[in-house]
Amino acid sequence: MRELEKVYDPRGVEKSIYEMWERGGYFHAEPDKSKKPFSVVIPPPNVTGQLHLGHALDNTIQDILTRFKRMQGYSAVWIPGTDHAGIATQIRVEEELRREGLTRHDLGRAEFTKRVWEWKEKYGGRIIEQLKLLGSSCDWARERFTMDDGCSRAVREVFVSLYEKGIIYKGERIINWCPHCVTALSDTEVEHEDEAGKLWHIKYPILDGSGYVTVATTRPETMLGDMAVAVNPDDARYSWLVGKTGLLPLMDREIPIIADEYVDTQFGTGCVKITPCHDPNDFEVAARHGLPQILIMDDNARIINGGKYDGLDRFEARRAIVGDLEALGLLDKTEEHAHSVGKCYRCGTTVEPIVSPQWFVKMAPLAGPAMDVVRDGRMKFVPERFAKIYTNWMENVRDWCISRQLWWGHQIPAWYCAKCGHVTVSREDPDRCEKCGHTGIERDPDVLDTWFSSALWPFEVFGWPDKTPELEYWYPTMVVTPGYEIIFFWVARMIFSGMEFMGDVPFRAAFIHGMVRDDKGRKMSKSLGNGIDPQEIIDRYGADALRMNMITGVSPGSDMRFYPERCEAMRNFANKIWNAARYVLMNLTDDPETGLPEAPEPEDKWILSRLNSTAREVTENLDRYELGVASSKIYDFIWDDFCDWYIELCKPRLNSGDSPSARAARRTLLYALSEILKLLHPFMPFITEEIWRALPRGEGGDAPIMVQKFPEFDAALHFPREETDFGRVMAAIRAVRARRAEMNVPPSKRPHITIVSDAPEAFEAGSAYIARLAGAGGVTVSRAAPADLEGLVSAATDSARIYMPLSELVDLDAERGRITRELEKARAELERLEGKLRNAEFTSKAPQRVVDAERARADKARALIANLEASLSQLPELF
RNA sequence: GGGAGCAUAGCUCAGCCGGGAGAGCACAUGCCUUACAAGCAUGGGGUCACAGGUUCAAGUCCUGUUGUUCCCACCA
Repeated sequence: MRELEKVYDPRGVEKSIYEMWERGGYFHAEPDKSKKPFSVVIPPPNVTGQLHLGHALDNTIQDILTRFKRMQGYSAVWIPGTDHAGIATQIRVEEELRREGLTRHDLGRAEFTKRVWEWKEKYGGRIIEQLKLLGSSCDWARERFTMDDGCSRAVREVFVSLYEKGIIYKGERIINWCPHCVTALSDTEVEHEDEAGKLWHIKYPILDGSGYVTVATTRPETMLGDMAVAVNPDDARYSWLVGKTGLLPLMDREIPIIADEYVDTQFGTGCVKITPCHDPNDFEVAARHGLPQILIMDDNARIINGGKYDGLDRFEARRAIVGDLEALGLLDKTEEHAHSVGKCYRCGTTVEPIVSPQWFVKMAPLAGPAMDVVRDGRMKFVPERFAKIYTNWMENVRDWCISRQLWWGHQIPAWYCAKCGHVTVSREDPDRCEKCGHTGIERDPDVLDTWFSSALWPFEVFGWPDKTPELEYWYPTMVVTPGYEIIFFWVARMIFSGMEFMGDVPFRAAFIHGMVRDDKGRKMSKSLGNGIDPQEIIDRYGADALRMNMITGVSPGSDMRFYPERCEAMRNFANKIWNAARYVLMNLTDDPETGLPEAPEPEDKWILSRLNSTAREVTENLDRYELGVASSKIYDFIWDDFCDWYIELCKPRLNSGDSPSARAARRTLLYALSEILKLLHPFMPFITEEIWRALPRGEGGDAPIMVQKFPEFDAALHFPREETDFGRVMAAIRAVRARRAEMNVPPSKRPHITIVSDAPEAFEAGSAYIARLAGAGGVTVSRAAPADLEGLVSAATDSARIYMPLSELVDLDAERGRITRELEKARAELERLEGKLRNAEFTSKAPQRVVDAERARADKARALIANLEASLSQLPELF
């Protein structure tokens, strides 16, 4: 047992506790057939990442669940790790090179990737260290990296296997191209933003001189690659045009005028320019009509094959072309037009649809099983509504473009034969073409989408493709906890990968959380400069306060605003518990008794019973992923029931020396405190551990609180009678306090209180602390009202009338008014209840439990009315 | 063009399976009561967006309206 400081200071404490946990190996778990398995895999943060509040939320949730299950006796493992984050990391290192006046091409691929690895070794552990500040109980011995040897082997196996099944293929298709990152992107990596753009109406002359065909476009520069003009076959306005030839201005290229269903007669002019290489729809139309393709932009979105415009940036070309068309009188008109523009999710550059040879994952065969498991409940989304979002996406998903023109990542295991052109895709690096045996083969330079390896995370971290004990024991994982913004990037892809390679879901539940916004509801971002560093919050308020703040009063799946001040409330809560513990400790004897009290007083039973039901409710809430509800219940129980009521009730008893009552109080205090700490531990691990260390050793021995048994409901500790009685006592105390406050009775004035009740036992049992908590000089409990009422002031509850000699402070009319108002309120309440109870439909149809509750409530109201009426009729006698 | 969320006290938000409107902060009043002023006690403050419907009973379920936020989408 140690003395505790008066104010809890999380600094210092948190570090040493975390070290103690790590040193003791308490985070580590092994497959253990004698226990139930619990597993969760971290959404791997980018190695380039800095901890932000989104991580804080995410990891707090995982830590709460893991600690909860660990305390319940599961073999609970939380697998940590980081993601190699292809584009983000490569950009970071390239920036570093630029400062040295170099580009990655100066270094060459091998040297460059070596540089990135060095960078990763140096800075990649930063976010891991930050996760520890939060208290994350990850099994660090099992930490993984999406490009470590094991993950690389898993990625290779998956790629080759899907290639062999024909699910992975290479094709020349329209993809999203980021000219800044100089790579292809998948559909999920493109963010659409509405922009105020323009719709240019351009006249294309008809070759035979019969006039013009006017097309409308938002991207006039793409006309350089036009191969046709299309109209709808049912559009009578233009049927005369079909089959004619147009002359593409500026390029003087003859292009056919074709008919295709794709064209919407309502939009623009009803004539569409067809640019096969730079628009997904046009690409399809061109394919249907066998049109040739001309690529008019290079990797940097500069014009090629565009005559005099060659070398111009696409937006420079747009200006030039519009100007030239205008000069030629071919610009019919320009309209304002709001439309959505695709942006690269990494750099924000407008992406360009471009025809390019890339690798794809065929989604049709994978999507089916991935939707089934959600439909049939093998896997559930929490909150459920995300299932709809997921299914909707999965139903419409297009093939996944997985190749990236980067150097940092898993290089695609495909080799091209210089002689026969055959593609060798292999688990082992080949030295010759598998078809013709030619040794002149060259590896595909591209790497895989970062999300390709994260998709395998829930099984690759357990050693797949090997059949390891870990994989067998912990797969499927219990839950995964991402924000909704990565449902498509990550969750969806884990599900179809898990189904394809493990034949089972990767997790039983996807517990989706919302985004952490600033106090004005804005996204936190570097450009706005409104980001809040969790480390600062931890430093100022403590990790426990931050954790509590992240989950209390937040509904699952919805965004939250972050107010640093709110952490203050949670820091205050930490201090509250700290001081409660301090009080309990300072009242213990040198050789404290532990365990349940042998001869509990009614109030001991009351707090034990309340504790008991709180434990049950909290467990239920946690099992349903209602973390915010669970933490509120613990908060309320600790602050209101334990601190404001129970500790206060104990004070007079503890002052009574070594009486049996004092001994029972000490035991109950210590027992309840221990159980409270265990309940709270998953939420506030540091302070609970720190207090635990100061408590006398009980059954738990010297083990830290994090491996103690989580409290369970115990029928032997359920005391409804005591809960009722104490409800009455508390009501009486509150009534007296309210009267005193109302009349401004100074605390020094301690009037004698007379309590009149039909059930005096409860009040008699606790008259000492009623006196203390209500500020009474003495307490008399009786079944009958005092004989001489003169000079007394009254207060009423539903179980008692209370009299105090304070009449000099009150005026008669005001008193009459007050009682009358209370009476009216009570009568209205009774009337409502009686009406309800008279209603045969209610009494016959409502559940018995509800009817009984309403009857009890009516009885209470009647009793209160009787007490108030008595007070009112006694008024003349009182004064 | 589809889809989803949200609308509850001055502010920020809880409210699970329908059954007496809650918290934190802010505000007012009184208290340094030997655990805690980062505290204690007491109090004021709400047409639960609007309109219908289901039900014995609706903040809660259904429909519609309005406002708002977001997601998805290849109409140039």
